[in-house]
Amino acid sequence: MGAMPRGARTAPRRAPRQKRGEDTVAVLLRATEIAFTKHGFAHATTNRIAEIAGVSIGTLYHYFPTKESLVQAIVHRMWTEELEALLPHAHLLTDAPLHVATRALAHALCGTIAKRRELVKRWYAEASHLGDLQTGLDMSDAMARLVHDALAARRDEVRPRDLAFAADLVVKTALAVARTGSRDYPSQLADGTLADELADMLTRYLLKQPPA
Amino acid sequence: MGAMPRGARTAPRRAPRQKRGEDTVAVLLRATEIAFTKHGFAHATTNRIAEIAGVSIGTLYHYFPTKESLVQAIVHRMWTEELEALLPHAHLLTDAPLHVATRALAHALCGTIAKRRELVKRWYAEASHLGDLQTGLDMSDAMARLVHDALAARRDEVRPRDLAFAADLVVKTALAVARTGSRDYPSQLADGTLADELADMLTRYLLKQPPA
Amino acid sequence: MGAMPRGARTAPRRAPRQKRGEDTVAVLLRATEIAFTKHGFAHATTNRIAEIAGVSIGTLYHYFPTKESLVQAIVHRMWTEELEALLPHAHLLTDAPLHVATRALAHALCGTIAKRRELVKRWYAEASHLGDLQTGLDMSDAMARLVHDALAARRDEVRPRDLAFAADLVVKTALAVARTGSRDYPSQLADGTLADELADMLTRYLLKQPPA
Amino acid sequence: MGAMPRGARTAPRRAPRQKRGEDTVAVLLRATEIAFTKHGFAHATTNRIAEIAGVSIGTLYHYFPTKESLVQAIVHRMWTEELEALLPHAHLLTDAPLHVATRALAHALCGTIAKRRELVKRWYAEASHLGDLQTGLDMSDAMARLVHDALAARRDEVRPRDLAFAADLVVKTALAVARTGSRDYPSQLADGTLADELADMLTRYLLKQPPA
DNA sequence: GATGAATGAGTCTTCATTCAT
DNA sequence: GATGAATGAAGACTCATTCAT
Repeated sequence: MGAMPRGARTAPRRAPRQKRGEDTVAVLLRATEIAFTKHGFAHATTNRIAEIAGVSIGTLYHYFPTKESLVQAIVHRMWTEELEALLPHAHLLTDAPLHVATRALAHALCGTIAKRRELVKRWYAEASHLGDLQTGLDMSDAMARLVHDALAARRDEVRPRDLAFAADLVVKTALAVARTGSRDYPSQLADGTLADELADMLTRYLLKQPPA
Repeated sequence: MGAMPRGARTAPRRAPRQKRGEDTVAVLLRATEIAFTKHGFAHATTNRIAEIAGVSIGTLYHYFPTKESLVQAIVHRMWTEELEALLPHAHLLTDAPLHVATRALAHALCGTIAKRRELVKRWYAEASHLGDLQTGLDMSDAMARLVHDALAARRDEVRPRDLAFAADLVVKTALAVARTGSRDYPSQLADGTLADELADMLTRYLLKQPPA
Repeated sequence: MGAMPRGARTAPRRAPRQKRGEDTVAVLLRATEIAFTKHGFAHATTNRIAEIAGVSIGTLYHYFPTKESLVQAIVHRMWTEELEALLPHAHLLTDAPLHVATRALAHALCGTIAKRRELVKRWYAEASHLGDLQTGLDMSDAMARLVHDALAARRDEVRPRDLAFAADLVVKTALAVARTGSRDYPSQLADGTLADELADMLTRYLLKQPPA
Repeated sequence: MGAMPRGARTAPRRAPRQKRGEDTVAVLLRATEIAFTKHGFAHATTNRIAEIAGVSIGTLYHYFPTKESLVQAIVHRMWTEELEALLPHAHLLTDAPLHVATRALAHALCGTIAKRRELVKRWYAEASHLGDLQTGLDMSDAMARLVHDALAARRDEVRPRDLAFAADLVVKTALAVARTGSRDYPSQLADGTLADELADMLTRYLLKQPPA
């Protein structure tokens, strides 16, 4: 990423209050995604992004103090979208059989990723170290905690001994497989096949007795 | 990766014939790994690599025509080592129960990755798009073919319908989980716990009746 | 010229719209001429040019995408100046006796070249293959066409059979002699002696009966 | 020419006495011509030349201390060949009418240049400043002196007043036109047309009364 | 005499970032 | 708030030349 951040500053320079400003931020984020998708993370220059956004490079830096902060923003948004796609189905972890919940969650996850397939593919292959690692872990942890609670509540039917580790591994595996799928299984990601297989895999890993 | 390859040239510039030359190549590859591990893929410069190797930048370019070719070489070596770690156990896919074979292979895979944990972590997070993609797919395919043969030979005990897809998914998942583990589960990667869990997951995904 | 153009890009990167930009372009071209005159084409580096121009290397590349494009620009300007020096006298080819026209044109040509003698000398000796060859040929052709028309209109007094070839040869010879003169006859180039001799030579080559 | 000579050394490092050594020198010169013809002066590297010659780079530097000395050698040879082609006809300057002598010399000159057309073209366009300038001037002067003597002996039929300048100009023009022809008139250079026109031009420039 | 691996100063070029207008 | 010309540190790569074997 060339001469990127020396000194870390990654918090957006300002929370834009004007409508105009908010538009600009949105436009810049969209432009960043386009540039990254099209040119790859290494070749998406801030000038290119500003050009795509239709604003000057000065304006870009008015809202985002560094290139890193721009990356953070879109990665954060990607993660947030993943989490937001999962949360509506989280209640199934307690309200439905585990295999039903797992299937629903796998489909939700694969669905969001499919929507931004090219971006995810780029990010996962070229820049999965970018984006605030802590935020990523926090979100992963949040999901893992939900899963852990579900497993604890069903201790009898659950096979693995270490529930915390199993919960974490299941979440991380789901993310890894779905993201890998953005490169290796584009069609199965889109048509739900991958989600089905992923759900099978995780369910059978978790349960003593697989569902019929 | 800055001003990297415009054209293509990634084949090593020459097959060194002298002993001295071979040493230099080895030293350069080692230095590349060190630089990548220490500074990350984006900040490992050719000058830095040459310096670590204790040779001049000219010598580096005598053996590797581009920075890309250097990357290719170490990634290729990484992949080769993974494959070579697995192959000695491949016969188990036909000679032993599937869960035994899976466990052995999972341990072998995690073992190699653990040996170069920091490098794998860097590569997977920052540069998994580098290295000859085709070579990577070829190696993955080679493993998937072995798995597929094993599944076909045991069709009765195997659960998934699409054996080819299942074989491919199992291999890709194993790679993804083990590599992800280089960042998220360093200790479990080293002590075999991750391999055990991974083996459980894959075995239960593949078999109708999980082993006792 | 070291690691010069791999690809092609030689069109100026942008048509500067601001006054400031235009100034910078002019300053850069001037600096390029100075550097080439002073250090020779092979040793005039882009950094040296930027330094002479008093701008940063980044600014240089903001206006000229490659070193080649900078060379193209000054060579093109040199050629354009030559053509523009000749055109005001072109009408003599029809309005005056041929020896008068030839003399006027020879003086005009030698005059422009004398004005940039050092640069022309360097260019002709070290880099006459640089600059868009086609443009050079086009300009030469344009002049040759004018000469050819004049010869055709005076067919009776003209000696050579192949008018087209004669016209082309006369133009090319004039250019070659005048440019060679920038090295071998600096004083005669400046004082008009060379132009006189050149005119004599061409006139007597062209006419059946030399003027009195 | 990149990092060429800092401190001038251009005399061949040794006058090879062995037959083997002489062969090597000849082979190196031939290889240099090939490399320059094929890749141009700027991209003909010493390593490339050594490779073409089939000797090691060390051997090349054993016979020629710098790249410059190699260039000097082939340019010197080129010039020598030109002079040697002209000398056998020099006696015509006194023994035959001037237009006959001029014609014979023009053909001889164009003939030699045609034989190494590609090399001359490259040299004239890219490197006519290379080769020992003094040697070049000496040779040109030698010819000019012969011409001057002839003109002095025929003072009555000769038109220009300044015989010394005329003689020099005639020689320089002949060289310039013939060399320019290597690029612009390849076919006319080969078939003698250019030599004929050149002879006409010079003869008519020199004589009061052109021949019938 | 010959070899060729090694050297390293020197080039072109990129791109995140600043700041005067 | 916006603009975009300007900055310059940094990086990939070349090639004439040396010297230990």
